[in-house]
Amino acid sequence: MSEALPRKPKLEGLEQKWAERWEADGTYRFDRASSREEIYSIDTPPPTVSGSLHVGHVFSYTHTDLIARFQRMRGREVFYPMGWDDNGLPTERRVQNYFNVRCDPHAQYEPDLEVEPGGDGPPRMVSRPNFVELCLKLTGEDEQAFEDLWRRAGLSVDWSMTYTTIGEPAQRVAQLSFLDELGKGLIVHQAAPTLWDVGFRTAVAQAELEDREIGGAFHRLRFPNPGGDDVEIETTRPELLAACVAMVAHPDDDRYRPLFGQTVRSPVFGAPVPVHGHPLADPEKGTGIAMVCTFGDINDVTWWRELGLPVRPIVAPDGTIAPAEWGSEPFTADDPERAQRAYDQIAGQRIEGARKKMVELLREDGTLVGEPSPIKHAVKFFEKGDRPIEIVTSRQWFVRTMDYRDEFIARGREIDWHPPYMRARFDDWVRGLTGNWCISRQRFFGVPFPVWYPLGADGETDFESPILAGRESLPVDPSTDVPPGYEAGQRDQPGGFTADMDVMDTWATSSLSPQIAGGHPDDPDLFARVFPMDLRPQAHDIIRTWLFSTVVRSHFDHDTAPWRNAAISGWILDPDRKKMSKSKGNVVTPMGLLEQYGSDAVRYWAANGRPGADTAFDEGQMRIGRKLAVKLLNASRFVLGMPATAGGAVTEPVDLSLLARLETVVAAATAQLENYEYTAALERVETFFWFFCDNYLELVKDRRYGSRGDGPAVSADATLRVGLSACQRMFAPFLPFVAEEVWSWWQEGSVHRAAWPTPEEIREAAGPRPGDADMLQLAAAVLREVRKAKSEANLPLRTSARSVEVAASEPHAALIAQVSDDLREAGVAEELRVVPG
RNA sequence: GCGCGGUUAGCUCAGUUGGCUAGAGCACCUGCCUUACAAGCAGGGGGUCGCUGGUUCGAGUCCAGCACCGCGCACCA
Repeated sequence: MSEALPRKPKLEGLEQKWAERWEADGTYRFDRASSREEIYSIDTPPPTVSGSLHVGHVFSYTHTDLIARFQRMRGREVFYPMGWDDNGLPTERRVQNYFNVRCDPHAQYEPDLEVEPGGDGPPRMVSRPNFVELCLKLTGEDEQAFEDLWRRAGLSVDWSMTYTTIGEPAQRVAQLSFLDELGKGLIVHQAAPTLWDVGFRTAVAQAELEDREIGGAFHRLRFPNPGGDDVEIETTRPELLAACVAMVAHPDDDRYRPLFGQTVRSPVFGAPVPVHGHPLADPEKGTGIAMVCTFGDINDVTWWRELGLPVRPIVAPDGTIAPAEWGSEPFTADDPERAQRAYDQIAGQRIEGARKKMVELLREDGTLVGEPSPIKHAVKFFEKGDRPIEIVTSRQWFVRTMDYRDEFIARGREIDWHPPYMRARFDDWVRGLTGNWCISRQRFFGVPFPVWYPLGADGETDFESPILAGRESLPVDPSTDVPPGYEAGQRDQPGGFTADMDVMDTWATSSLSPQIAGGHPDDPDLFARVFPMDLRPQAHDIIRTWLFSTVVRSHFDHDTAPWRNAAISGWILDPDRKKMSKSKGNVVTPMGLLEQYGSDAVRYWAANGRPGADTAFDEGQMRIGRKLAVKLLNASRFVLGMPATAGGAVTEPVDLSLLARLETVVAAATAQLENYEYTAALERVETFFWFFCDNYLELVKDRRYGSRGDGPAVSADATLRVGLSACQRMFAPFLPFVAEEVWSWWQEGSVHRAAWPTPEEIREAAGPRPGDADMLQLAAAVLREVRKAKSEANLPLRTSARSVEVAASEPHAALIAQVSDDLREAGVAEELRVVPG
């Protein structure tokens, strides 16, 4: 039975009431028995569980939910899981701060370790298993808070399918994919110059870099040339002078061409430095000739590789200047002792200190030309780091993306992008890749590589013959599991084995979210029904990371694009049009907004952000959304408050006119939602609904009360109910709580499982004689004029006018005449005449 | 430097293949306790559609150039 009609309906309490009911009834439960054609599958972004969700999350996740709810009402079985991205650096950093601990991978596991939050003093060192336990503990708490928020916001997720990126299934998928790609030669293990964050002491990927403007200075250095003129270069990084292995100028640069093939000396150290020509050198920059250091930036790597230069590394993984021994390769110098004395003064220092010292040494040496001139320049940072990126040679796992860029771009063209122009960002990124995708991180809370290495009799690690875990044993943790063919006691012993201690980058796991969510590889039946997925919703700032990497893995592992559609949401901006900052986002908590305005109202605001468009945070829109929700309550109560005239036929021309208009609204809103234009659809429905309330409803009110007998009353009532039903259903994706409430007053079952209205359905209610959509427009115009006259006379609208005369053209007059009784009653006129004119 | 998006009312934004007097909401002003809703309803004022030129019977819409804002990519000796 439907519920009793409340006397004074309210929004308060609807969220809790219906969230509980939906959970109890399994309203959003995914029915896996459905066929692939019936299923609509969503590759939900697993939010990073490292603190709290902010308003922007509610914004973009609502967009996805709008689509999910629409598709569900269209009859699709919606596969809509939630995932939590709990592995990775953000969690580690949060755990470090929250518990004041650091991970020592060589420490012993303490089974009953209790760590309290907070605590002053130096961080406590804990073993990797203990550290992971703390990560799991904290993310577990966060995940519960996130779920509560999502339920409150009305996401129609099937919570029984929730996954985490550190969970066992995710680890299995990630390790399996790794082994597959390794087997196909798509993943390689290489010692190579790698982007390196000295703060976190880990390799990072190109996709995780960002530019930041910082202060620096140009230093002009003179390189003595025993065989000719000295050479001057400009550099912002004089502390790398000891790592200088060459100089390069453009091959066509006449100023430097005579030097090619000569060897100059580095100042202070007196190291021989050959001069080369290379087209990457820009005659316009600095003095037109550059020093090549191993390694100052990506250009250095290119020159080093293409010119076959030696590596003279001086930056240690922790960002200090490493010790070096001059007089032995590759640290050669004319006077090794002098070089060593100079070097010892910078060794052990951090970059910044070494730079200062180096300038002093250069000044004493007389090879600093003029004074350093301060500049502001953009420098690459790891996006989560706080010191500039260094390039450090280390052994890492790489996915060979460089050789397949054209194929990725082709995959991108198989996807429908919403909005379409977002594909250009994907193309730009793929074309601009400069190196393979480094997926190994020297961190702890992540998916380990399922790899060990044999140790030679001398204890040396044999990286060339990795021992791989068997597929059936996955997931494995090589730091605790023993490789096939070995005993536990052989760990780290000569002739034994050692574990690969790295973990995968978080994107290496989340790039497999469709596979993880879809149950691959353990549940091939489910996977076949949901993959490739219908929709990937996500924000535009992670096109280069999450979107790109998912395309890569799907292409390599399944030879397909991972989804048919990618819906890219914009950002939330402050009212002053700046990107909403973390601090502000924390002041305005999502839960606070949901409580203050109601979830439907916040969703209404979110729905006004079109795909791809950055949207201002606007509480005014939430107030409007709330107003709309209240209106839906009241209008529903009014229409349903009168006894139903069961099976009544729509007979009055003006009623048919309303249905004619409704039919076009349904058709348009449906088409727009099918095309992911939810904002336009909402506006369409909303406009109709206000027209329905302010004009149609007012027009037929008296007739519905029976002013002209039963037949006309029945026609009005039937029309009101058809219109209300359609509006309630079309609002359901946007305002799920209030829509469900008003639906429950007179219908069986959830509105969210009700059929989306169709033009055919409306036409059927109208019967054999279609209405004229213009008629109601004209009637509304007349009504407006009457109201205006009364308003300008400062009269109450219910004041009775003696006579109203409407002048209209012939065809219009005929239409208006058919509404004249309703108009007379609604306009409160004793007489209404329509005259041609 | 290459590319993408934007510029319409005080604010936030619609405006489809070129076509009636350029729209909505908010804000503002005026009026109305009207039996669904005063957290409501009705009415009103408000725009040189960024600039310049072009195509056209007709341009917010199409073309060219420019300016400014935002973003992506690259460069950053």
